[in-house]
Amino acid sequence: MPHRKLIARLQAISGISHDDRAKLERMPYTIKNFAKGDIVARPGERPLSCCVVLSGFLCRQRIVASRNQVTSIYVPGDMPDLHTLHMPVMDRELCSVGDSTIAVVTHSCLRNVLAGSAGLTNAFWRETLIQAEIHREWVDNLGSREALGRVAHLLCEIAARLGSVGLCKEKSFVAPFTQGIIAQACGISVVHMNRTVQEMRRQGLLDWRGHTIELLRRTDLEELAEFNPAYLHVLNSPEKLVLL
Amino acid sequence: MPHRKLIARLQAISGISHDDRAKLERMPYTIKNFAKGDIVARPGERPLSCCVVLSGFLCRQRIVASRNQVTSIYVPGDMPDLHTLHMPVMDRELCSVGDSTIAVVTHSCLRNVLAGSAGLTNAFWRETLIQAEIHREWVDNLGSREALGRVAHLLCEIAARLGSVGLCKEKSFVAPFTQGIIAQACGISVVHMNRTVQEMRRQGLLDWRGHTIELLRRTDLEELAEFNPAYLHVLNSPEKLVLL
DNA sequence: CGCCGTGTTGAAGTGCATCAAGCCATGTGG
DNA sequence: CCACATGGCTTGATGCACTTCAACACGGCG
Repeated sequence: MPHRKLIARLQAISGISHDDRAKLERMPYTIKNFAKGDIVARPGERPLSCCVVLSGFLCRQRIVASRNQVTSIYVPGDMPDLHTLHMPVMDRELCSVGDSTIAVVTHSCLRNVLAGSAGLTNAFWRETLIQAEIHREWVDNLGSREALGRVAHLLCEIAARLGSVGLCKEKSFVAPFTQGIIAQACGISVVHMNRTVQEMRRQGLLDWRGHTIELLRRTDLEELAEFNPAYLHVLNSPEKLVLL
Repeated sequence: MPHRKLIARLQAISGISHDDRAKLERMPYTIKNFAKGDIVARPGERPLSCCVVLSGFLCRQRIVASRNQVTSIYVPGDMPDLHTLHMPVMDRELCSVGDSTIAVVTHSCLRNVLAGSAGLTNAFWRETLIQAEIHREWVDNLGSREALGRVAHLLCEIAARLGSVGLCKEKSFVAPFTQGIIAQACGISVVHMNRTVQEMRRQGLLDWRGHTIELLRRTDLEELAEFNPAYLHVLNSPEKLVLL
């Protein structure tokens, strides 16, 4: 199993043992590269492996009511299809947002390792629980906020998640997002997305040019978005000590 | 661990062994009753137990942008706070929709049993993955559909989930939902919810009087909602055989 | 009885979608 | 090197889905 970021995260989340860490590091994997728009997995497929995002971004998406809805965005260190270990069929399309690199680990190999370590099983289980927690935030976001707060919240979340793997210092990060993709994740049209971005610029909350996104006046932005990073700070939490 | 429905479901989902089944049945639990609106767990709490819904309905909710957003609805057989095993802090409020009964099992007891059975660990893990899958459907629903399709989809989902525990035959089920609660889950106002229900009645798709909800012309309804129960049919799927 | 929760209805306002067009940078082929 | 296509951003005009406010009807209940 590759990527120091994933291992570091599992460590932070669940405090895995030295032994387990070694097992992860010994896992065989293969690297795959994707270009913008490439499809990593299709709905209906039954993958025989899971992947870890090494660099770049993936998104999970599907056509709903003639609109492309993005249900998740995955950043380096994430395992977008970890659930296929237990639910064999891909529910939605997995797509590379810009260029990306992933590491692929076979199910059988993963199962072997997990069968031999309750600690790792729990660590991976927790990973999927954090994803569920993120989904609940998205439900709140789409159900209750209007465009400005919605976009602000999503950007805050992405910045926070990138921060925890060292890809966002302070307030700016690099990502190949288009306004269209963020619009599809926020459930609004591209046109209105554009107007919302302009409003955020006008208020001095955002600088987004090309592939660099900068969150300005971050506390104001987070207040506007009602963003509370607690749901992500299961990372680095002191709770890990009392867990098992 | 109580409730035949939960055990039957775990069995169907993951094909647990006779041994594991016995372990579940031997778990000690206590029963709690709640009335409409009672709060089962508060945000910020660190419960020392998990619960199983025995009868009635719970919902997970939170105030977002001055609106109460319902993020999940739990039916008999569900474990609304299973995630507290790994993520100690409740993120949102858990609330009884009508009258309800739950069984409470302590974390320590659950952990003991899970530590002794990889099969059960995987079965419970799968439960949380199904919840995540339901959350993704909600994201699609809130992000892409307008009111009519949204309400239709939610009602189809609830009927299907109730069906899998024998609480919905054919097309009608009993539930203490108000239009207001479904509105809060669908991210629309009560007024518009009411008009949407009337439109569904007008089209002969729905009969909802008091606590009895009847889905009429179900195939038309499911088509309108683009409802595909596959995401719930991990239940009773043949895939369980090739799983582990 | 009077109250309260739920459902229902109308009127007015708004956040957002949709359509349509134009802009700019980048890339590609003749 | 220009002609042209392409993808992303931007802008204006129009329409609609939905919200909000306000009022009323109905039944259950203390």
